Amino acid sequence: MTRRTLAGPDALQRWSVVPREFYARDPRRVARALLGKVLLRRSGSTLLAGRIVEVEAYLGANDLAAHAAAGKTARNEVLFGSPGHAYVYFIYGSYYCLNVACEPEGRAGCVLIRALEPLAGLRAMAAARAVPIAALEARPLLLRKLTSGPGRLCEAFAITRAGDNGKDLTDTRSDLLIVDDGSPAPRVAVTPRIGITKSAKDKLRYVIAGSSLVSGPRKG
DNA sequence: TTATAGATTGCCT
DNA sequence: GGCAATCTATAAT
Repeated sequence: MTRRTLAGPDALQRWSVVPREFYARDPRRVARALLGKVLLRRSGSTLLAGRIVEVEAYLGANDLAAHAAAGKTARNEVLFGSPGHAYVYFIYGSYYCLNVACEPEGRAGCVLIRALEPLAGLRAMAAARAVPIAALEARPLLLRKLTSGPGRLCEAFAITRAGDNGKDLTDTRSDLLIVDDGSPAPRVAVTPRIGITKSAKDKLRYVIAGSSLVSGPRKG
């Protein structure tokens, strides 16, 4: 597999946290702008990092597929709070999904993080996902098994509702945050969202064009 | 390579 | 009680 430079604490200093104002607008614009940004997880001495390559926008009250459409509940209250906070929910009895709250406080749009390109901490991710390192080195395509899919990336980053729901992703002291590493804005493709039944034809899924690490069946 | 079903928990009606 | 913003294994082509 390709050798990747491990991002140490010094690399972290070159990165800037994505500020709260970034999230305080229409989820469709936030979704597009989040592509290419980097999700960071610090757990003890281990640093996990992944570039965001696939997201979906959920629009709040007017979007029947959004959790917020039915109004504020104990489950989704983070969506109605301050932008830039993590909304983590449990789905299908087994998996967690990570969202970022958007829109100004009081409005409930969000962006679902659907796939990452692993940048640092691959061994820890592989261990969390029960993927043997030896297999990864032999077949680089197995990288997709680490973080291609909302349930997968949460498992790789050890993200849970109990541990991470409501966390501020714009706080540099947080152990879960989103940063800009200065890489240029990628070319973006837009498609319908995945895994929903309501409003299924709306084109609100954004992917980095040509990335081999987006979720779903391979198309090339 | 694509298509199907099954697992399994918490939230909402 | 029903269903869900998923993933995996297994089967069929």
